[in-house]
Amino acid sequence: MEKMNMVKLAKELNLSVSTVSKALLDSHEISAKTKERVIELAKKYNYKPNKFASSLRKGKSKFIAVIIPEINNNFFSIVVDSINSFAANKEYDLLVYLTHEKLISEISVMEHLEISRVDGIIMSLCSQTKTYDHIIKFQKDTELPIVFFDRVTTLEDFPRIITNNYESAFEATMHLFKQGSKIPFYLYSSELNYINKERHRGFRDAMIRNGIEETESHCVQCADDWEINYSIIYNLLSSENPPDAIFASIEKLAITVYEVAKDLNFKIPQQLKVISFSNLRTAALLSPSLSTVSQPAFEMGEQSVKLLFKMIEKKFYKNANDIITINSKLDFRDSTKNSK
Amino acid sequence: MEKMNMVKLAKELNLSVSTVSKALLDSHEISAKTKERVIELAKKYNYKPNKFASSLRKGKSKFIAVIIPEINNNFFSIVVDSINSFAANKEYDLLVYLTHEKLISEISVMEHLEISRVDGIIMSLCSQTKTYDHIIKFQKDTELPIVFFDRVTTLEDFPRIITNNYESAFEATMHLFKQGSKIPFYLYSSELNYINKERHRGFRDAMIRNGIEETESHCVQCADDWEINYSIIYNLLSSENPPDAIFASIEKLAITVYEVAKDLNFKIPQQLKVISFSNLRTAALLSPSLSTVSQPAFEMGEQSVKLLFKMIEKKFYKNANDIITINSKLDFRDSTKNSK
DNA sequence: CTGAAAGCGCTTACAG
DNA sequence: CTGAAAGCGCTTACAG
Repeated sequence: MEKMNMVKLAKELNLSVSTVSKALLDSHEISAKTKERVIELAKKYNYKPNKFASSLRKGKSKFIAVIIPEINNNFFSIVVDSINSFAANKEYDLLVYLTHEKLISEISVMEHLEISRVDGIIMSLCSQTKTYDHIIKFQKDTELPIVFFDRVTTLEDFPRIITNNYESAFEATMHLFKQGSKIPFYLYSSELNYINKERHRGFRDAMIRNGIEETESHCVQCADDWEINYSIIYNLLSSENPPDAIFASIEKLAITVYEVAKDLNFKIPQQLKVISFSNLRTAALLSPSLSTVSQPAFEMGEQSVKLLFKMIEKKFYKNANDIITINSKLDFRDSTKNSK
Repeated sequence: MEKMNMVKLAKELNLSVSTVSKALLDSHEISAKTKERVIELAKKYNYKPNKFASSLRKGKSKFIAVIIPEINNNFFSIVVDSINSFAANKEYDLLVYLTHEKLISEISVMEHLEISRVDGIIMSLCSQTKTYDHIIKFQKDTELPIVFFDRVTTLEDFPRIITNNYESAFEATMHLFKQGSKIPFYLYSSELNYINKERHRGFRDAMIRNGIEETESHCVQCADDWEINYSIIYNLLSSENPPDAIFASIEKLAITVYEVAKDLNFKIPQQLKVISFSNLRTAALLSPSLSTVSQPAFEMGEQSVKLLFKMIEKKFYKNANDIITINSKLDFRDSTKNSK
């Protein structure tokens, strides 16, 4: 079928292009009769307006971008699901960019987005991101609204949706002590993130509360690579003084702990208690069922996208410095059962 | 900062807009010296071309759309990850649309895409889709390249990337018999899908091979809703003649089987063997570890996007009727252990 | 190697 | 209520 456009429609209707355009936009300037004629003919030819033309003209795209470290991860995929639902309601389309935890990808995505002309961005930083030059530059160049969630910046002027990392890390660690642990360890994947610092601080304060002042030797930095993590954890568990409990800052590490424990015939929870930040749907079905700190993924996505729309719609909201905290949920299961 | 565009650049350089445009596109028509001057000034002002203007002019968007039933699902999120990697390499952006297994959403997404002007589509049908009118209409209206994967149409003229559903369903069922099952049941979520039919057929043929001719009473249709599925499976397992083995066509159903079994104190695999199509990363860590038929998600994404690019780049490929089959992998674990 | 001009398909301020 | 005209910011066929 030959391509339709407004000029052809207008010609066939003996109307001006302006009138056709306004009719299709349901403008109050246009008479009901005319609207009807226009819409009917548009339907007949299955005419659809060209999005690029209107975006170019209006300077708005109705696209929003989501930049996340990975998608094959329960937390992030729930967030994307949630953002998608609310965006679809507002007739926004969702562009998804994955950084795979690489700063270099994050930078190149942001450079690319200066071209793509989205209306706004929802973002969670990759684990390598410790400085924010690329964010600041982007913001200066484009002045686009950006909302951060979970892995946020510490910069002012960027709204962020977070969870109560400090408190839940503190509670999780306290729980390990309560269940009989003497020497809990904290596993984390990257050093200087804002949220890692918060979780770290929660762990440390719970340690101190339980009389362990020297905490740093109980904190083990892991990597983004499964094999490296496996050997780090393997070495840790086969060392002379292995931990009797582990608090994992991310789900992946907890899973690797399970794998190593299985291979080493380490009994969870008898020899090793495990609790982890995790949104794993099958946490309760693992062997043993895994105690978790689960982040409110759906709500975080919802708040992010709602805030973004506020910023897109109201210019004055642009430099909002909102911080919205939604609490995580602790579920204690068999992996931290007191085995005395 | 004031917005830059080619007109301003051209003025400042005492060049024509055409020359600036060609220089930025690295056209061989333009001298090295001129290119250098243009690029330098563009950098100075941090000029980025307007994507909508060039898309409008060129009639190509460098966007591709992915339409899938859900994202919080290991199979689909791996596919998206894979598509994303290959698309990013080619500098295509990825629009993600979720249908949540609703035909009505699938239709509205496709209508919307007639406006969005993407260059191509990669798609997996929702479970409710049994007729293809909306696909045919879309194809007729837009003539856009579409590649289907996993949940494919049976229409000709649409290329599809699938896995060997019949064979792996047959093998999985044969395995249940081999492990001692007398009355295996097949659980599936929706009736008339192409892939469900194939899996169904594999199950049936394995039943017949084992002397069970009347197979339909061993096939239980489930729903898209967790609670409904829970009660269907609950009733099935508490009936007078419960199955001694279950072959689940999708991961969700297997997980629900685990949950019901736990609640009913049904021992897996002693009383009930379970095998399922699944890409669950933690299958080996479940209690008991779950036997799986895992689909080659990453490879399927890779083949889909590569084929799509072929179709986008070469017009004559448009009506390709390629069918690419990639084999699934069977992993037998404790959930189907012979317990004699 | 450079430039003038047309045009992609819309929307909107302005005029009537 | 309808229309003429300008313009969003590019690219490309054509001319020189």
